[in-house]
Amino acid sequence: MKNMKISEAVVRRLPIYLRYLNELTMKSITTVSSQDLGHKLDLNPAQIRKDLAYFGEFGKKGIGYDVAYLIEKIQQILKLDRQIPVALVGAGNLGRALCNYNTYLKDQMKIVAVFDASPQKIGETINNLTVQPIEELKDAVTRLGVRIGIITVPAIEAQNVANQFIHAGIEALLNFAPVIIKVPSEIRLHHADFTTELQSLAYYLD
Amino acid sequence: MKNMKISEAVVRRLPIYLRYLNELTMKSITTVSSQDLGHKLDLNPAQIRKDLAYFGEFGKKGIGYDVAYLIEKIQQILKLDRQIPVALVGAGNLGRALCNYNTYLKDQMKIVAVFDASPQKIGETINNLTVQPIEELKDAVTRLGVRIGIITVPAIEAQNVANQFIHAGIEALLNFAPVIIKVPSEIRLHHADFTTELQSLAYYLD
DNA sequence: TAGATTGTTAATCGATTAACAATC
DNA sequence: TAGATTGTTAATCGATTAACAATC
Repeated sequence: MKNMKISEAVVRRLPIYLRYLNELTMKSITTVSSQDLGHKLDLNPAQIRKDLAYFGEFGKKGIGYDVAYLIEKIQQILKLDRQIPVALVGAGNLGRALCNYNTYLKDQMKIVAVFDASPQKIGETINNLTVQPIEELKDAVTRLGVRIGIITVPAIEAQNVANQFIHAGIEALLNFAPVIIKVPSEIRLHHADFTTELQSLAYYLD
Repeated sequence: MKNMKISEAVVRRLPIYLRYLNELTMKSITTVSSQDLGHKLDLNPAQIRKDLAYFGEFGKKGIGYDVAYLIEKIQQILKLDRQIPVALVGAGNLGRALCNYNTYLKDQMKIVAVFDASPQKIGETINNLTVQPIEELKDAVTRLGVRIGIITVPAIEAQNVANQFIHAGIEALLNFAPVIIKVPSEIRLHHADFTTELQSLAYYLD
């Protein structure tokens, strides 16, 4: 099953599995079946087995999956076995909120630098990080080996910040600004957009 | 094409169309083709035509779509032609950030009440809203006709807050806490989860 | 051994894309 | 009329689910 192209849907489920597996660890549960996982996560057990089988044979027939081993494997798949340095531009409320997620992200990912364009924000401290002027972005990205950029600036500035990230050599971007931005095809761009999320939710009201 | 079951994928694209159409309005562009839309949004034009055709015949053959008319129609489909009251629980950085999105949400949706459990937050003002004690949630939801609830509390409190929203008669929930929560099937639950988003992004790094 | 559960193939289901007649 | 573009059907593609042999 190796070397197949993995669909985005599969990749998006892996962190969900990871989250539940971590919950099981905290409850000292050491084994889990696709049945259990499916029931808890509202997914088809066959789908879960298939998702995992793309990457290897992690389970034991008749037994299920060893929780600790599966966590390790999924972390490897998602490249969360090393620490991935992340930088954030936009030290407003949202940016500040995300910086506080460092705890949830464990050691696997870490926001290592925060930037803002407005002079009065420079020097502020957020969760042990000092807000730096945006002019320092390229230097810091290179120096700290930042691979993922987070954009939490107002909509009108988002494209500009994206350009600066790209110029600095970023590999992937997570954009929170409610605006369409364009990046070269080699940059992976994800959107985390509160407004579109709310708007699609409205559709399901009676 | 009416009365078909519309897939979630379609519903999630509608707000994206809406966003670009609004951009066009600001540029005083009055007509757009599925070709234009597809190119700008990296979608197949046929898909866009099909998405829209589920809901009616909004275009003109040989011409394209009238921007203002299409905005109106998509807003109707998403139920954004009326104002939908939203309540938020969790007045931390994230909650505060989302309250400031009221501007982006226009008049179509509005955060009308904010709650928190911690006594020192009560009475604070965020973007013209006064933080209220969580005990008032049910009353306020009823009084203000709140239909959507936003959860921006720490992970351990999320399920509890969800339960209180449900007890208050909410129809849909948007959960930002990085934890799996369970709700009855008649409640529409969406996740807006920063940590899983970042983790799946990591997969695409080389 | 009997029961449980995986990994995988085959069947099904659904979503995307291509193609084109209708028509502005 | 000629060119453009829709709405829709048919074809394709891909993802989910069912089924089951293998095996712990």
